[in-house]
Amino acid sequence: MVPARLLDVAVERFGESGFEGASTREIARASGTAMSSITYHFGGKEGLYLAAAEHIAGKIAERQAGPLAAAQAAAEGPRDKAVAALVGLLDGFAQMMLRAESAPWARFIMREQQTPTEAFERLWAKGMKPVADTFIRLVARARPDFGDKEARATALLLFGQAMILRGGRASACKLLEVETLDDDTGALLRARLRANALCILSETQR
Amino acid sequence: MVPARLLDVAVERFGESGFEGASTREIARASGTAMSSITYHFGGKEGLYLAAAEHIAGKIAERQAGPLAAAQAAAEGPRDKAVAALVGLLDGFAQMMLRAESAPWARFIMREQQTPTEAFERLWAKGMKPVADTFIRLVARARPDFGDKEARATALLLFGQAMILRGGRASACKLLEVETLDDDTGALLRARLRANALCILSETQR
DNA sequence: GTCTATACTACGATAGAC
DNA sequence: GTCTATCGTAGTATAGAC
Repeated sequence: MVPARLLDVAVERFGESGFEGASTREIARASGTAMSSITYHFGGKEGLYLAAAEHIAGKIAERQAGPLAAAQAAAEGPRDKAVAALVGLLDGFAQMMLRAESAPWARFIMREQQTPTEAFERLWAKGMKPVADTFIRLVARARPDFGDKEARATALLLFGQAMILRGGRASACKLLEVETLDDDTGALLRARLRANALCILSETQR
Repeated sequence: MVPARLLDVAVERFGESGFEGASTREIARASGTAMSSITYHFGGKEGLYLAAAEHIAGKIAERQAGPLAAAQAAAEGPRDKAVAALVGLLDGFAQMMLRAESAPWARFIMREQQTPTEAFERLWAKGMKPVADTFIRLVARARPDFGDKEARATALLLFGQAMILRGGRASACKLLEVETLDDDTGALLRARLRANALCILSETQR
């Protein structure tokens, strides 16, 4: 049996210090197991890294399954329902980015974005692609005047607004003149994000 | 004299592998100097890291000085001029995020966002704050119906749309179904970003 | 000021006891 | 399966030649 804590600690340490910076010794110690168990279960540091990526992807897939199914249904319905579903999905994503629990695995993903490895392929395929596909479909439904590329670009930019809440956390705090993104500030940000999304998606067709 | 290449290489290596992951040996070797020159000039690895952060901040400040002065003037003028200036500034920022040259220092900053250290303080104060302040002032001018917090939140979310072009590069490529963000794709993204910003900033006041 | 040489610590991997 | 012990390598820092 793989020690339960090993993967959680691995995600945290790899996210914090990067692949080269994290040490299997410390991960093992913090997991309450021997370093050689990493070799045994994962074949080495690289194997552990990949397993950590899949661990994250699994958690995301698990958590998004419900909201995603509901949103997907809305992509077939009327336009305003699709807009509402998209705004709700984005808001949920923003909420996740605001929660402290997202920090460890978000750090991991952010690193992979900068210099993608095989780990990103697994993160994408298992955790991120399902969300992205639904997102794109909803944008396409909300803005039938858009071509495929434009819908994809818009989905990305909408994502960006939520992602900066985690990936640009330090700047966000400075910009908003707060020490941490507390609940009040988070609510304000989410309200603005919803308004922005609504505005972008409902723009009168020219 | 500090070897000219040392700081550039340091930014690249620290950005690529993080503080713990990067090695002073390799930085020194790639800079064509001895490892001990790092100790001499910067007191050690940590000193080099801080110097690299200030190096980045200086480059940003230098590059943004011109556009910023022009945009600042617009913040005093009529509302539609402020909107145009803001959209232009954001587009320039997006263009920078799209260019390959931004990768090394953007990686460095992204890392600092996740787990800020003293280096982030210097990055912010010298490089990022001037841009952010101008941005906020322009948003406030464009949307006089906003309170201060709302203007700041909106500025952040606008930033997010540009930042994801670099900070979420891997996802962007997957989502847009391209190998790299070439000029055509970049132009499409910038066009959508401008449209989104225009829509958010010009929304009819209720 | 810039180099070489070296001291010391921590790394990942592996072998082998249990 | 999980542990301890150990190997070889690479890390930062420092002392001292020039």
